[in-house]
Amino acid sequence: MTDETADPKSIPQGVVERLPHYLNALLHLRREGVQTVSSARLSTLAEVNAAQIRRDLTYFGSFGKRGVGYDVAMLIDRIQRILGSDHAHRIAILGAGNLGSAIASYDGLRARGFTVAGLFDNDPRRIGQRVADLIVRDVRDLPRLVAEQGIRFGVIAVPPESAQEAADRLCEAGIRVILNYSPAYVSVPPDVTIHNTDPVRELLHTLYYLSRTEDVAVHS
Amino acid sequence: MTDETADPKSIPQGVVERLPHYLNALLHLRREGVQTVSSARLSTLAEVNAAQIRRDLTYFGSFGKRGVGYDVAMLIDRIQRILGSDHAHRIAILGAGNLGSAIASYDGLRARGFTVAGLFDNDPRRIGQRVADLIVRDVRDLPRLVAEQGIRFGVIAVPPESAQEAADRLCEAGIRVILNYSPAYVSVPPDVTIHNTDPVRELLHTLYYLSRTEDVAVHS
DNA sequence: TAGATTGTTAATCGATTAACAATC
DNA sequence: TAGATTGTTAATCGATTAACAATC
Repeated sequence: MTDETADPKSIPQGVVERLPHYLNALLHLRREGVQTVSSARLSTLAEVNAAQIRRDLTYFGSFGKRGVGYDVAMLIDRIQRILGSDHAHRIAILGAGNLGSAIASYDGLRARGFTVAGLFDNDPRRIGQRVADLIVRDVRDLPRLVAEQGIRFGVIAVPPESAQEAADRLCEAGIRVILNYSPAYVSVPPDVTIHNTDPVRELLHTLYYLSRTEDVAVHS
Repeated sequence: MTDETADPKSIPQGVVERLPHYLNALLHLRREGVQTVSSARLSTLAEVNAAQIRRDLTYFGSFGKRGVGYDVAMLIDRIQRILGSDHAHRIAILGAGNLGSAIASYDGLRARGFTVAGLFDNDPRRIGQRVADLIVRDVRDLPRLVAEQGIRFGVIAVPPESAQEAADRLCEAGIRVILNYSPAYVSVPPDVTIHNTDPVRELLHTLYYLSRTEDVAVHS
């Protein structure tokens, strides 16, 4: 029963980053009706070395049967528990533009244990509008909702020039973890965790490989 | 002049992943009017060890002045050249829903050397609609546009159930690199590079840290 | 029992960092 | 010259992988 109590400091970041990939692959397998999977099969789906998958899992316990493999449903359950996505986490999204709306209406959220507790904006033209099955709320209601529902998770999906203001609002409201989708630098108090994502940073990284591929194409 | 001709195989992936962060920080500094920056200063902005920044840059050449630091404008230029973002790369986006629209109307794209050559959809209700300064096109026009403009870069921003079809269309049209924003597994011919991103995978990763933080909060 | 596949060790590989001589 | 900061080496650290005994 000490499975999930491993010292977080001792878990390599790479492991934590790969777990969602395993989960993705396992959910896919379950939809296909697969009940048991070997690390080799999982390896091709998740594009991770089979030995590494087994190694990664041992950080949290031993979930497989030698000679048989892993029970898909059981492993899904374990990984979800490790990631904390087994019980619904309520999130607040700031910004009801295209990006915020895309995140709010994304089916995969619910499938992975997230609930959008509120989608907020400060533009009167957007407040009251319907996005997926949500009504856009006034950002001034944020503190109340966070307090009432004990929301700890916030997403910044506003234009870069408003990102710091959005972060301030989230922190004041009592949010514990912020995922920032804007490219702006924002600062938060030390007790708040912030992760920055930028959809285009990803493109730039990919671009590097593109330009190398092109070189090869030109020379061949 | 052999600066950017390093064997791509010899560049650690981590280096390529950090370059866009440096670029982000440098663009920020340039906006602030800063002309020279030390690796120490860059270190705090990009949240990367100063020694590592210097190390990373030496893979491509030596761009700094001892005792002085790096010229901001020059380093921006160098990194852009390394990443291949110094000349406009045209991209085609499949899917004009919220996610596709968010990407298409994202200012940061232009700032980093990307041009959205076309935003495509197969829904007649969306075709012809305006998104940012673009008109949504019929996906059947994709092959023609790709051929005419020599587009090599495609983005999948469609619902997961249509992702494979979108990938097939992009490959047939002659796209070389695909960035897949849907959570679906798609397969492509070996000569096409595909990168998978999923905005929620990022959330899951963050969630792991959240649940640890909560533990601490509970115990303290 | 024979075949399969895990859990785990030990070896390899690569990335990070501290330290400092070079040099602006 | 003195101070600062790079470029680069060498040491450390950590992650990946192959291999195989354990065992289903």
